[in-house]
Amino acid sequence: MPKKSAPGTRKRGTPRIDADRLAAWRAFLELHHRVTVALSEELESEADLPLPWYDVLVQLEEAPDGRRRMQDLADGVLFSPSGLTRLVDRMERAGLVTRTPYPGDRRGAYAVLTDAGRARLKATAGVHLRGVREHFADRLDDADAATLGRILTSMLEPGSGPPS
Amino acid sequence: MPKKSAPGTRKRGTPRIDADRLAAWRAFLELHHRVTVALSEELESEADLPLPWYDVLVQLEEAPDGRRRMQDLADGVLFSPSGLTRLVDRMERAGLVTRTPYPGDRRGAYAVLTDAGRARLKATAGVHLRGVREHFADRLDDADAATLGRILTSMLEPGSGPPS
DNA sequence: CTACAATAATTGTTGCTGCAACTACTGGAG
DNA sequence: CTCCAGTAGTTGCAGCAACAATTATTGTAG
Repeated sequence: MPKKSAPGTRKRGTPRIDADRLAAWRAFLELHHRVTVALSEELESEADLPLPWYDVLVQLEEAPDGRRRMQDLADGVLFSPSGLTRLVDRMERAGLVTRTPYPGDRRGAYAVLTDAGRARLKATAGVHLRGVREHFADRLDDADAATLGRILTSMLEPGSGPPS
Repeated sequence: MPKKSAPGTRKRGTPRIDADRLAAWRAFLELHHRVTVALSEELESEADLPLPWYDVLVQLEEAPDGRRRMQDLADGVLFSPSGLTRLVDRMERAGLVTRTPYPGDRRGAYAVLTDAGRARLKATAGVHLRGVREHFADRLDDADAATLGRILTSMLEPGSGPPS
């Protein structure tokens, strides 16, 4: 087995990615696609709820008083501000959330979970959680779950990566 | 520390996901979002090429004769058939690919990489690969890269998960 | 107090995406 | 040979997303 590039000695600026990392990258993309498509389909067909709606419900459920600033919520569900405005519009029409003013800054608004929204979340959480387990969590043994969590979390840290 | 559920003895059907797996799941989503957004923005701003276009170019470049059936290509770039039709339409208008008939089955069509397409890929691959390294690959040390690849790949296998 | 840059949210516009329906073609059953 | 279910690809349609511009509000500098 000829060594292609000794670990840690790859020339700076060379746009090459070794086999391990490329395999990890491709598997990462493939897995994400498969899981999110499956979760989305299952939630929609079995609970008649679009996945982004579910994400909003969860974010609000977890927040104190079941309410969150539009902006924060956009960050939480990985949406653009405009996208969130429309999403909340639809959910408000469906009675799952309400907008209430943010005290102390009349520009701001809270999205607030309604009782109907809370009930809807309760009714659909099972479907989603089963999906997450089936397509993701249960495919990990305990050791791998811990390891995967550690690695992915470390990759999210700002300082992650080589000193450059 | 009270044990919530001894590993491997969680009751069947309980829709609960332990902390490690939940953390891994959330980090997985967050990382995917960050990386894909960053890659997409960089490729678009620095190379003026939408990420899906790049994916098509790569798939074709890697295929024998730089050609691939529409259907296969759709699978490769994780697109629906109709989405791929439109995508190839646009790329064909831009001169990066052509359609040629599939010999032996007049329903079928190849998408074929043009010289311009090959050149465009060559010109833009650096930007993309740098991004993949910066936002993903270089955040892994060698051991973690191998481990991550192993775990993610195993999760893609059909038989993955509990015997159930 | 007034002007004005910055911020929160929304709206106008445009483009992309998928589902379902459709066309064209294939290959096997009768 | 003819029929017809199945397949490859495309198109009609509708929904969803982001970007840029807009509105309303804030707080800071002069």
